[in-house]
Amino acid sequence: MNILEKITQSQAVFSKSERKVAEVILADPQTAIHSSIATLAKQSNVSEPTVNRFCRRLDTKGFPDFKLHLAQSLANGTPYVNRHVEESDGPQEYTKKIFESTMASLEVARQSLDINIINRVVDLLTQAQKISFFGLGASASVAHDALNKFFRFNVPVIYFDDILMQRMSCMNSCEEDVVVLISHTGRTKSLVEIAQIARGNDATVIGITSKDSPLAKECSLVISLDVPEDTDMYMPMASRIAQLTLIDVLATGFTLRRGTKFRENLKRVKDTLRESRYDRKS
Amino acid sequence: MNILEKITQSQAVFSKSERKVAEVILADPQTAIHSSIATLAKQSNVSEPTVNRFCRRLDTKGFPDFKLHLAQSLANGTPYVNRHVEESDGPQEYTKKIFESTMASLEVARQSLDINIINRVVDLLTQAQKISFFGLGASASVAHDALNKFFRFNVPVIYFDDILMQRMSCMNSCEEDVVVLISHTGRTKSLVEIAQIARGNDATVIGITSKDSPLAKECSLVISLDVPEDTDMYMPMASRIAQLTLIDVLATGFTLRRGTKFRENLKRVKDTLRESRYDRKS
DNA sequence: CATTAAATGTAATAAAATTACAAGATTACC
DNA sequence: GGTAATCTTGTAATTTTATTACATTTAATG
Repeated sequence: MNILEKITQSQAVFSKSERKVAEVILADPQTAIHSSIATLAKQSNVSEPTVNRFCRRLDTKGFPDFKLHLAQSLANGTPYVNRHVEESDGPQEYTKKIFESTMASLEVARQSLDINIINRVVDLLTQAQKISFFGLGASASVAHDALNKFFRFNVPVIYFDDILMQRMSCMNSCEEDVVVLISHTGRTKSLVEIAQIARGNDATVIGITSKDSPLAKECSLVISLDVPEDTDMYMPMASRIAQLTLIDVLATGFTLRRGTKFRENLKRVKDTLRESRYDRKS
Repeated sequence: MNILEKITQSQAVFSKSERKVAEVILADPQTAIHSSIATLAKQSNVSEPTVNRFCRRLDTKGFPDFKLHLAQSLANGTPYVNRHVEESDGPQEYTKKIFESTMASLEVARQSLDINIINRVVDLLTQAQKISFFGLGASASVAHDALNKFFRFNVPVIYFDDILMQRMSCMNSCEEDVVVLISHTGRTKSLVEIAQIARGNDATVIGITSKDSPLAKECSLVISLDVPEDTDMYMPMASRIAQLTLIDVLATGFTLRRGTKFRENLKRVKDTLRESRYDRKS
């Protein structure tokens, strides 16, 4: 438990002098961790052993140990928290907040992932004869990105952001095909229909969407990503980043499964790109 | 900065004995923070002053101060460190690693951002008559995403992933237009050419790319994103996520600048989408 | 008001960290 | 290849810091 909170809550069990110590520490914990027991005793108008006893009462081994705990509490002070952008925020603030809540969301998303399902999806992808990535709106760019990744693997991979093309593509799918459908809400009508069409053709349908959604119900396998709602602005933010990171995970699993030789192939793809670039030195 | 990472990165400046100390500490930092300087010296087969010198080399005031820093680093749980995926990693490991290094990269990227430039870019975007987002390869999906965001703002916004369309579009640009070019390396030839064309037509060219790259040199304004190299796999991963988060920042800045009334408009856009979705309850 | 227990402080002691200095290793230069 | 200069490391002394043991004070209860 955070020792700062513990100090606050332990006021009752403290003696008079100990309370004085607590007061001084709570007033400026940052300074406290850099003080010696003597300094702190003087500031609290208390003897050194009293400070030591104060530390022991908090179940620490002594003063140095107490400082360690305190330091850790202070460090825990600013973990990545999902803080919302406010009307009055300047660029400094909103930039910080957006980056931090993105990181916080990634952390939440990571913990919500089911590793077994990921493993099975990787399995299915490696065995697929053809892989399709479909999404609409904000999820379209995620599908687009997935195309980019899997295209490098030299597997037949398809991406459309046009509903009709998506439908037609699914109508032509077969048992060996894998269709990956991306939707944060899982309530986009046309995507749900596409899932039905693909399944009707015996294709494996994988959903990257939220649990228990209409889309999830139509899929063979669902990777559910719990991401804190993007309530700030009226547009998807963190959910998209989590989806992309998941794509990275799948792509990585894919290459690992395929083995070393396959990765050399990847390097060749990258080298080919070099011709379209300016040299590093220039 | 996280002192654990600092130890890792400082290997070069350490002396032989100091490296021994580093090794022992990195092997089990949790134990280290509870050890005295004597214990640690013995474990490292080194004298006590050497341990002390080790601490000072890391810019701490001495051993106790060093322990404080170490404790703080450890307090952040397992801080997000850029760890590489290994051949032998199972799904559990590589998933964790990818998420964590993505978060670590975001942290690094955030710190490398120049807030003033962001502010100016937001300025330019709000004043633009037409905004274009262009990128190729992995950055194409980032541009695609930007389209998605800015499209909701009811501003003329353009996106192409076709080189020729990009060129033509730039040829028709004028002074009031803003062209945003996205490229991690900044060495993609055709993008550099596009920058030149747009500038030739007096458009404002904003680069989201790496510092001092050929592309950066052709831009009116550059948002440089320092992201640790994506060395793991031969494909862009973290750089892309950082770019997307930056897009979020710009979009947020944009809406904040436009004020409350504008945001109501955004809500209407979102509401319109509802018709294409299944109800929450169903 | 006396007795006891708890709280606090003083002074001694022990532990830990730092400093000063010297010996040894390494590097650079002739 | 040898020598001076510099850097590295260790030993021992010193200082700082924390803890313990014990004495004194304070408060509480019958």
